[in-house]
Amino acid sequence: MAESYIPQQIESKWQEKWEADKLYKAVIDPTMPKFYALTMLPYPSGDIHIGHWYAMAPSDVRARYKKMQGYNVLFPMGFDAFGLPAENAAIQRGIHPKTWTLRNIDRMRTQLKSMGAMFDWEREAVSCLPGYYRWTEWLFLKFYEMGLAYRKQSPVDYCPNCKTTLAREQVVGEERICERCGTPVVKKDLKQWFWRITNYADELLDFSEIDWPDKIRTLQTNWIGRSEGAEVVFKVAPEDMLAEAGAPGTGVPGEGDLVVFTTRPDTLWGATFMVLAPEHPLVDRITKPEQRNAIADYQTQATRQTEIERLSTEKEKTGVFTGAYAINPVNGERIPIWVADYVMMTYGTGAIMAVPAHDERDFAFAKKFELPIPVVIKTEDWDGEPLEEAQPGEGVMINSGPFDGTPAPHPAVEKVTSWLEDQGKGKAAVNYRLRDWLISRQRYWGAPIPMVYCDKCGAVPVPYEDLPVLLPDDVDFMPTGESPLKYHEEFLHTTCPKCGGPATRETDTMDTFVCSSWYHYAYLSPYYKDGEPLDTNSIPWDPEEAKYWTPVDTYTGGAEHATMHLIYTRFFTKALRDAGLVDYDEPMLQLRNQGIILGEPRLGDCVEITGEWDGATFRAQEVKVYSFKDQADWPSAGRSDNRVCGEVMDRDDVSLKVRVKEETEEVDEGALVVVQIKEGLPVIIPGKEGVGNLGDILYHLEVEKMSKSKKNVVAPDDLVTTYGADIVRAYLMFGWRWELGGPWDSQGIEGVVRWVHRVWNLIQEEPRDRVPVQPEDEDTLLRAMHRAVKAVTEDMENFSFNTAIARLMEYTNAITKARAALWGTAAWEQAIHTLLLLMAPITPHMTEELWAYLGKPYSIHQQSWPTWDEEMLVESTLEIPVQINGKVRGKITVSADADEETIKAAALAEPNVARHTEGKQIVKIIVPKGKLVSIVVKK
RNA sequence: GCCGAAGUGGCGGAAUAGGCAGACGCAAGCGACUCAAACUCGCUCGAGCUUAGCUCAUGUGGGUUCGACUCCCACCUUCGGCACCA
Repeated sequence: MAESYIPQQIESKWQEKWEADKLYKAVIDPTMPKFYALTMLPYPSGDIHIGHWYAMAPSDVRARYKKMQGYNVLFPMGFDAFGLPAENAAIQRGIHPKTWTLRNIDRMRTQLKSMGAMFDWEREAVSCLPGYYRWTEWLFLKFYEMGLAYRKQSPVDYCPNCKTTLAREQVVGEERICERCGTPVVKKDLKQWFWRITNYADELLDFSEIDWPDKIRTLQTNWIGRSEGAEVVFKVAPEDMLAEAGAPGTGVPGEGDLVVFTTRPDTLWGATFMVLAPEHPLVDRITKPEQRNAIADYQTQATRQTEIERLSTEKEKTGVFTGAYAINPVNGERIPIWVADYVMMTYGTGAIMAVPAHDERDFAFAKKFELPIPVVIKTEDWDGEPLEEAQPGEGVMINSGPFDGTPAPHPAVEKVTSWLEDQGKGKAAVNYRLRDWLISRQRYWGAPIPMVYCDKCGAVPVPYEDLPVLLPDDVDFMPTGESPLKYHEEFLHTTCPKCGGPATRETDTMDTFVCSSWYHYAYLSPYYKDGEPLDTNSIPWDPEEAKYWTPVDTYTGGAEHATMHLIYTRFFTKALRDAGLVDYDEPMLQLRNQGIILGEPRLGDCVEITGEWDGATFRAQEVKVYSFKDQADWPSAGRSDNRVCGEVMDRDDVSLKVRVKEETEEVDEGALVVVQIKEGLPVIIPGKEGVGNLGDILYHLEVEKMSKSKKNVVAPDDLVTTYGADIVRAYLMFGWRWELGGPWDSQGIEGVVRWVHRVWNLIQEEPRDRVPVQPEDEDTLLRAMHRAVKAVTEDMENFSFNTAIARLMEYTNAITKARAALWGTAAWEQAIHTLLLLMAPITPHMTEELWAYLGKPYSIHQQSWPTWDEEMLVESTLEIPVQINGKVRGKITVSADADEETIKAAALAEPNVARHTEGKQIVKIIVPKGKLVSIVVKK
């Protein structure tokens, strides 16, 4: 009798042995091809949750599969350990962020180890340790040296709840709320550090060297938002330039020049007014005295509008005339200059030429303020009447001087652009939506920005040899909106590295995305050269390791990082390349995203309560509970003077929300009743002895993201205790399409449980009733084996994990069928060895145990991945369907090498086919090789 | 509004250089084993009908084709992203 399968015993046993044997230590071996597999590192929030498993377990499976295929695999793990939650814990609970973080990391490392992944823990890197963040600081200095870092005063998004600035991509939705806490952000004018990611905008649009999902490529492309067009110079009408306007305008080339960016220079002749953003520097200088007040009011209102929540969903155009005019450079017309908030200071030049006939926004504005709308592009269906709406489509240029008759937009745009260049009135230009990366955060728990401010010398970088700038431990965390470091005298005051005079340190720290932009390099040699002094020529990692392992071959993680981490890390590697630190353009060659596991939906229990009404609420005297599992036995829902009955939709300490109408009925106001339950009131659960309490009652759960407050969290630790890691790994692969994810299904896992147990018993238990071997048995089994090897290999390669498991289940079924006849034969041995090898990456412990049981050499994880023989897949006879006019009417069995005529004859002879062709004219017969027979008949 | 993805049994999902729709599982039903239950094993399982077979069926409506989940056109729904980007 076989040993029963007790995963709790075998899993820890093998995990200990693998660790002791350093089975997964990744060591450079120039004789082997390398494979750098990487999965996004977790934030140490406290517990590993099912989402981490869903992301990491299949990634581990694939790393193991690559290892068996003969690659030298590096599969590291670490922690993204700086960030707000640690600091919030400090504020709320008085725990130091470092203590909180390191404690969580210890806990999560242990939890991760229960997964049985092949992580090389000797390469673990934790971004909040000085050995790590001094290199983050070093990289800042490098970027500064390269001219990629700069500091400027600018309006930034600020979360009043987190008390820190946010990068643009951390502000979400139309309501512009903080991604982390949902608080509406406000604008603050602060001096901040930026990185010139825009230098790489064009290069970031090029995905030709990487195999990344279309979705991510599209998101990044849209985020960068490249648009081609022209910059055109409009002159302010000379009489409108004010005498006192002496100072040169910021970002404006010539005195009184208004530069606009347009994607449609071919519509220049239709520009009948101009619009400046309220913050545009020229506004104050050109506004006529009589318009001063109106403009000033409008500017104030516009500023406030970004600060208060934008309530209005309809965006009625607003604006104020400055009183001044500009000259349209192509036809010399005087056109009014307006100020309106539909023009953004942050895009293009903050000024536009308005062409109402061919731009929807300009059209709406012109309609509202009764400005002329001349047509300059004649579209096919234009009847010559005034336009009802803007016509941005294709057409032919009219009323456009020398260009009349030119097809627009092409080649009109190109022709007009080069004409403008010849005339010195404009030039071709490219604009991006992407803006420089704001990295300053007014927080303590982040990598310090290694800069010093001196009254004499200004901003001075901390010398490389003085790194790291260490975070002091004794900091007061009370949030003020400024970095806590600002109030730490010892940290704040320093001497200027240049002149030796008194100076202060930068007290802002870096966005944590900086740390995670280079962690895949940190894994190569964690905390490299810790303690040794640095200089400008240092390298943050062991160059030999980098040369062998990088770039990353396969990167897996969530698609939610598309416009943040995944764009920053590409930028980083391009900057590192320009710094001479790497010799390639892209950090990760292949990227795949997994989906999200949501909470499991579930009915609530049913309660039948007697009591009495008190206004709209019902006071309970007795509560009877019926389990959500036995819906058939529920008493019928409803409400009366002394009774309320229905499903529990929600619950708190003193009340239940009960749905008093049946599922099928329309839900209205009266469908939910709030029942007040006094503390200690007995709760009667039929079939259960004694009294329960309110906390025993389960309430209705919808499909939602898992969260502690919704109490729909699936804890991997519990699952491992119940089922073992192997089964959880396999189920996470089998239950959903990996890239989509979906709601958790606690019953679905049973299928995987049965499968794994079946394999376990299949190999260990000799069949009780043997049957004689039939001649074709061996072929059938081996054919199934070769099929499985092929299918599983292809599925692994394509991240199609659910079908890989399905194929393995199919193969297991085939072996089960062959068992009674073939047990103990050579073919049997081959079949079960192959099954174990194919399953080894998925269920590493259980296959290792069975491999040892069969007396095979340790370790199964050092064996080669099986290969298949195409010839073995071919069957000698085929069953193929016969269609008549596209409908299947029968099936025939023919030998695989039968010629077309034989197949046709067999098809026509099939009784049901013959019945359907009788008395009809056969038009033609199509025979795609080995697939089917298609007969076309006519009456 | 714009961009992108997805709609297949009661459920998760298979199948796309066009070729037997529903692989593999879950749930359900029936049966075997058992004193009994659980486990396990076997069978049934898209809907309908006048059931050796036939009709309908992959979000809806058209089209191409001997043949369409797959390709084309129009539309609907859901999800994700962007949102006055000139």
